[in-house]
Amino acid sequence: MAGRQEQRSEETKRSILAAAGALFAEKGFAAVTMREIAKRAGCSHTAIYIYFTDKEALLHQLSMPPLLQLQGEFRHILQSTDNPPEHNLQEICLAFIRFCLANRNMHDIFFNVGAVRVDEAQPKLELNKVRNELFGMLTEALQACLRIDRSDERLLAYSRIAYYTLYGIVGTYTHSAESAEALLARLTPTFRDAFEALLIGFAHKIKEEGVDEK
Amino acid sequence: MAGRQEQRSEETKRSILAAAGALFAEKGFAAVTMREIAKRAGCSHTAIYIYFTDKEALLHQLSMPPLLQLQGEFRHILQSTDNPPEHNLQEICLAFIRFCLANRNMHDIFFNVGAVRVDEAQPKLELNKVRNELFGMLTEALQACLRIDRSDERLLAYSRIAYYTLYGIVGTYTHSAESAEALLARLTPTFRDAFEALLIGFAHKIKEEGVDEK
Amino acid sequence: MAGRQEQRSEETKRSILAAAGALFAEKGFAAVTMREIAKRAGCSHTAIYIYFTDKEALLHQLSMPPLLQLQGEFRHILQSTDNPPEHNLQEICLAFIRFCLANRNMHDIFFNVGAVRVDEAQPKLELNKVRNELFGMLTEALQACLRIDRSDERLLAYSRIAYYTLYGIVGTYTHSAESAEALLARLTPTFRDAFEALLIGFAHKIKEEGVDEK
Amino acid sequence: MAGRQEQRSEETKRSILAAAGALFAEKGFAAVTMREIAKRAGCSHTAIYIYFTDKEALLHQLSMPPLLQLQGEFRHILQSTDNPPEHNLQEICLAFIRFCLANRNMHDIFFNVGAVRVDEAQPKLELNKVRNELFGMLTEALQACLRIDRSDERLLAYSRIAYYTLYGIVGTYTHSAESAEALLARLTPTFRDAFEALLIGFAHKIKEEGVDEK
DNA sequence: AATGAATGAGTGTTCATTCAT
DNA sequence: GATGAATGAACACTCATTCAT
Repeated sequence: MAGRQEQRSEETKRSILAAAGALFAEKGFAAVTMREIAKRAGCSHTAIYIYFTDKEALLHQLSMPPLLQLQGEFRHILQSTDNPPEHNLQEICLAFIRFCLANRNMHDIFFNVGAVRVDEAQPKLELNKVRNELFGMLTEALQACLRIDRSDERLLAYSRIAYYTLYGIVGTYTHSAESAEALLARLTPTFRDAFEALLIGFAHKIKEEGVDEK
Repeated sequence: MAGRQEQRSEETKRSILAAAGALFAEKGFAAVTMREIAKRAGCSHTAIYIYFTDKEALLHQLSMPPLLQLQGEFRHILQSTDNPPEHNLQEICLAFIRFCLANRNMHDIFFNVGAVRVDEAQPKLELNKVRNELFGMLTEALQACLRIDRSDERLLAYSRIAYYTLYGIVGTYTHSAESAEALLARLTPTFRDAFEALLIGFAHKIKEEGVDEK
Repeated sequence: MAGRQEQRSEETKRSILAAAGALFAEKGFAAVTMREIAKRAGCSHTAIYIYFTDKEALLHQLSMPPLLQLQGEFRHILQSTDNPPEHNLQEICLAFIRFCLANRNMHDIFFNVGAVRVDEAQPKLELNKVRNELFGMLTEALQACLRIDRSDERLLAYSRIAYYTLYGIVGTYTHSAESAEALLARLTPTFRDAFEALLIGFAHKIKEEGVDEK
Repeated sequence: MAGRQEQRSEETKRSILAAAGALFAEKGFAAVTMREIAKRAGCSHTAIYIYFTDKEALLHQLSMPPLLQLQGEFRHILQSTDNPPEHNLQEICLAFIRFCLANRNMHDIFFNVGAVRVDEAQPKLELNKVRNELFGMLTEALQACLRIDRSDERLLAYSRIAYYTLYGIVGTYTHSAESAEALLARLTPTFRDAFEALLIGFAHKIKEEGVDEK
């Protein structure tokens, strides 16, 4: 089975996706034209419509896999028991930042919900699901550090805060002209400082307040 | 003597600004067309050009005043000596959040510098100027809390971190369906926690590391 | 009579015409906007429509006077008996060139009949009348040199030839970036050569062929 | 095997060129809109952009080939040694006139350099190159008649004069309603007279003045 | 007489998309 | 399965012109 034609077809589809992904990341969704994608993919622009109904379809098909990959990275870090939990939290945060800066404007797709049409609920839901799962894993890593109960509402609040900081870092540098590498080389210490300070502050507040009495 | 014509003219201008503001907030600067603005403002698209030289002029007139107002609020808080510096920092951060959530997605205009073309320096410069001043005032408030030298490079790093958190908070809820009031009522404690934790963490790290020896 | 208002009105009309004339000459008819004319004339752009139905009406009212002035110059030269007829011919030709180069793009109006709408016969006729009269005066000057009968058909042919050369000179330099003065300073000897050579050639051919026997 | 589609494509391109050529000739380059061209060509205005990158590209493709053909004719005449040089000069001049009258108002494109924007150098340069080459060939033909040195500055002046006359003839009749054939039939003797007279005059002046002593 | 406000038609150009082949 | 040809809608922006005042 898997006839030769089928194979070639699959290949074309992949090259289109690859081209679109690279271009979206380089210039942002709106600034990329179908003809550009086709040229980079090595096919005619009409061929794209054989595999994808829409320019937006490309975007959708393109946004899930990276998110899932990031999820995999998170899982891998979480499962490691070689290091103290504080180290794992740092690694998760840095993985997230690294990932978003590498995939640049793909950031808009992950987070600017407004960019994706509101009227189509399904893809948004799927995105939100992964998003929430990522958030859940961040919470998990934080819980391992703070050693408070999963139901302690401070865990949610502190996770949110960590999330804000991540979102802020990524948002600040997503549109920067500097390369991901340059940014990371320059600012990684600051990013580490951020989460270290947060962790110290969270721990301090918990010690002071005592066990959640709720 | 206000002149009925003058009055009508002023009204038209205002309705154009209002329409543009609402649309920019809803869909982002680039995605809004002049004709759309005109339709919502109840005039022809050419009428816009009577009052504003450019689409970018609209953006500019729309984004500067609120930014300047925010700057005024910051200044007012900073000058107050009735409260401990930690309180002032919290107030500045909350003022910023409140403000951004009230002016909602104008957020894109303030922070997504990438939206404004890179090749035209002027409007970007002016926006950036105010942006930098706001950041400077945040740094000032932070310095008052941490009592470290203005040239201590940790001050810059920690200011950045605070900025990330602010940006992240605003970004997270900018596209939310909840009203500014509802969000603030629900999350203000978390926002306070965030900056309190950061401050504790920063202070702890400074005490531990000692005076900047650089 | 001649009420004060009437006077002011006349003045405004004149300033509009002056402004339009200057601008048409500087930039060409199409490249000039009504608002530009109004600004230079010191009135609102709507005021222009009080005196002139159209942008084209401006053009029409503007093109006759200079032509008539040129006609006056021609007449003056022709009436002079202080100089040999060859000198007068040269003067007429140079006056024509000087005039066209000074009024630059007004040239399009005089000669590019196609520029002026074909459907309005009247103004074209008027223009053509003056045009023909100018040509008649050129013929007269030539006749004085060649001393052939007015009905000798060679006179018509030779006049045409002189006209071609004039038209060619003017056309060649009308769109040049050089100023009228610079062009005249640089090329007047060549222009003189042209008409001198033509005159010599004409005279030679007439002597050779003898009196027109037709 | 020509491919029916290919054929149709070629046809569309030709019809666009034809329409553009006719319209440019009728109204001048600037006054013609892409939509007008499309309507006359029987296609959508966007189809033009499939075949031509620009409005200027149309102008260019339209004006170069005829100019090059004319250049070929000139070369052919110049190379002939069967006739006296005076005959060759006449032939060149008449070829030029015939050609311009046949290609009618394309005249504006060849000579009204000002019509093409000054800021874009490339197309102007190429046109000017051919233009200058044509002028060079005219000079060559004239040199053969006058037997003066190539560096004699009178050669340049007299070439210019011949060029003016050509330009004037073409300009005078370009907008005429008469057909090229009718005009040529009626006026060829006059045109010949013109260049004969010029040649006589030039030769006379050279004999009189002697060899260029500069 | 004169004006500021306002408009509709139009400019070249781009793009996602469709269709016949 | 894949393509070149073709299109309609849209873009920001300009202009001559009209109208209420």
